[in-house]
Amino acid sequence: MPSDQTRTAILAAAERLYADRGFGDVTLRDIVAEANVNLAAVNYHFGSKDELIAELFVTRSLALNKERLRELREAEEAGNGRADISEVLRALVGPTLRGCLGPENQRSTPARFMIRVSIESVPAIRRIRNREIDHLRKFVTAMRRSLPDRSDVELYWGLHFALAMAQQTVRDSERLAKLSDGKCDVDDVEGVIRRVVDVAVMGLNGAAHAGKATLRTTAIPTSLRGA
Amino acid sequence: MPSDQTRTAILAAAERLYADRGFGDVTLRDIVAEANVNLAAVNYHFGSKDELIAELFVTRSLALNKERLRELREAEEAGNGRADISEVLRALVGPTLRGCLGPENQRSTPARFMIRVSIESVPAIRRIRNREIDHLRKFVTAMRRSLPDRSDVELYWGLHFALAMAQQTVRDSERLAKLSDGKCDVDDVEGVIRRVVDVAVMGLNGAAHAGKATLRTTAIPTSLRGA
DNA sequence: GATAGTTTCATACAAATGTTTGAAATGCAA
DNA sequence: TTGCATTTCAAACATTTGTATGAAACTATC
Repeated sequence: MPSDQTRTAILAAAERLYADRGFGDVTLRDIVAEANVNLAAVNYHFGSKDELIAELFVTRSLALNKERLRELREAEEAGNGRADISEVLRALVGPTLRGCLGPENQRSTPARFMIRVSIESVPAIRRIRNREIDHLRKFVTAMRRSLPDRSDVELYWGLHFALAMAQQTVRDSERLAKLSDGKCDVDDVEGVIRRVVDVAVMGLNGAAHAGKATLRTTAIPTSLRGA
Repeated sequence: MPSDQTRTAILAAAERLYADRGFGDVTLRDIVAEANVNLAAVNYHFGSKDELIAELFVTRSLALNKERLRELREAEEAGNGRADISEVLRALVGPTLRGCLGPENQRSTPARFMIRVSIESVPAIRRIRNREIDHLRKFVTAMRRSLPDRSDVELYWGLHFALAMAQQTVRDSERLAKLSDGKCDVDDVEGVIRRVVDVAVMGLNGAAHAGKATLRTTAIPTSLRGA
């Protein structure tokens, strides 16, 4: 029975370094130095650098998705199979935000790693990301149960926008804090979750009676036209 | 007077290659081959690879910001100095979305380059991004004119969410299309702009009477806790 | 305690990368 | 044309990178 010491040490060291310095400038030699193992150990245990990164990401993704589904089921059971739409969206964006926001100095390594993933996106990870769609479908189904009279298109857009707000907040919390001179408290995680969910729900509700929107057509901006 | 042929050729080739293949695997040798110039030309004209990337990004950013401000001023002048909030937000997200969405095969090189920027984010670009804050402040000011009774915090969040939805739609339009099986028409650019603006405005309006939100506290998910 | 399988290690490899160099070519003014 | 500055070019440089190798160390089974 292999003790897996080395394997585990590599994973931990890699996650820490990637979280701290990004994928761009962390080499295998950095990782093995941090893990106190031999250079060849990475290729021996993982096959290649990309497979190491992939394993890190898959592990964290599965855990995140699992937690999302746990909260979703919890909400649906509490509502006898039909959760409030805000509960569904909360299960979707809550785990991400709870994990990745909050005071910077008390963020866990996995959290910082996932923030890095959402900022940098390396090919090895992008390939895996596409599998996320099946997971999201489960939330569309749940949303349909919550809002049975809403069209699928509106549900898709609602989910997309909710995820968008959550993701961008994770990515750019620092910029928002600076822009607002600290007035937007991104460390108040539950407050942020509430905001994201509320706006998304308003979007879903407002979409029920569409058509009143101001329609105005403009040309493609010169800034992005030519070439 | 330098003809700038070489300089220009390098810029064009680099933008095209980065747009097509991302920052990760485009080397200086790829660029000079595409531009039909000598390898040393890049360092001679730009100093380094990073400065080349920076110049590309700065150029496109300035153009984008300029277009945003043009549309903002146009809207404010039409409203005698006080534009509708939806017009302000439309000036903010419109140029980005109009440039980067639409049928894939007719996207311009600068558009595809900016999409790439929003997906990959290399250090050379991240450094510059921070200067964007001053630009965004102008939109906060305009939003304040539109909604004088709204608190600054709400305005910041509104701007942040509007940008978030626009950015993520640019980044993940493909995923949304796949998830919705084509039912969400991301090629209908004006339709997307309307959706983004509408949801953001609803968020701003709904925030006027806050406090009714469902508050529920949950622990940090196990998936992101330890380490 | 010999043997077979696993893991570790130092080291080498091969390729790719951004950058530099110094000479050749070019353009331009006097 | 001469002279000077700018630009181009081929070649080399100096690292850095992920990966491969083969022997040594270790582990567990018989």
